[in-house]
Amino acid sequence: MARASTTSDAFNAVAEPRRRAILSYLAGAERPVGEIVAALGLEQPSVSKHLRVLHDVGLVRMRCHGRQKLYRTNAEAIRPLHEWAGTFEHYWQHQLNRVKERAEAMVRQGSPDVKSPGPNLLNLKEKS
Amino acid sequence: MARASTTSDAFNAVAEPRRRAILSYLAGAERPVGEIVAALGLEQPSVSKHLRVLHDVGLVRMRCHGRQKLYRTNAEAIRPLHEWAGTFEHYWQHQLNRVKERAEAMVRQGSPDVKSPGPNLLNLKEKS
DNA sequence: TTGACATATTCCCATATCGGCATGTAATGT
DNA sequence: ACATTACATGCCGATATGGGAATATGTCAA
Repeated sequence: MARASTTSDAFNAVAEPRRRAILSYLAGAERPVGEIVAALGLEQPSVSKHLRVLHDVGLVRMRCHGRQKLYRTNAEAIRPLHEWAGTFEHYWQHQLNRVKERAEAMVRQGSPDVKSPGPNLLNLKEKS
Repeated sequence: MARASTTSDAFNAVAEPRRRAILSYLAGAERPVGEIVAALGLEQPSVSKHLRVLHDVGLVRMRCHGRQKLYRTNAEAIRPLHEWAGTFEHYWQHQLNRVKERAEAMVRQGSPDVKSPGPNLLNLKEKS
């Protein structure tokens, strides 16, 4: 079997850089297809196809207005992605702390060539 | 041209459900390949291939220990994903507020069949 | 050395993907 | 009715993908 279809879920849809670009461009305001084409410098059929994928997984909403179709990203559909990634936030904070503590321990044991740079070593932020 | 190679960035690597499963399983603790195979019920070559992809994009770290290799997810590499998705947090809050306000307005104008359910309508959370 | 064990790699296949080009379709203008 | 505008779709080719089976590599143990 081949890879799961790109229209199956948001994770697959978002794997495409151009689709991410479209989503970013379409956050905040409705735009007709033509503007997307102009703004991102893509071929019109290509944009239509990407919009189709995004629409199929609910990442964009569409509204007809005369002969143009106005698209807009449905930010709600990006939340699952954000939350899945957020699952690991806990761990990357741990990792940062481990690196930080190890570095501080080395300083405390007195590597002669390291002048104690103070508590918050290596510009590692506390939480973020 | 075809799809961007899966080994090119974290977005593509994470588009695979099994790879996400592996990442979740490998967060928090090192595990040898065999355990992943047993825990997730996948074929060993399949796991090895997925691990290769994940390793190539830096989503997992590897350490040799005797004849086994211990893998662990590198949570740091998931942050870009989290941050990209977080870019839209702003917008989905707006959308929620709009829906909420519209619903509350309808209630205030007194649709006869809606008994005012109180301030926080429709179980829409305030921020999260 | 020989053999068992833990992983990695290779080959093949069916399928999905994206881009480009041509064409289809629907709404508008004259 | 006809041309034009704004999109969508269909077809094609080159390539990437994931699964399965077989095989290669590397490490330890007797």
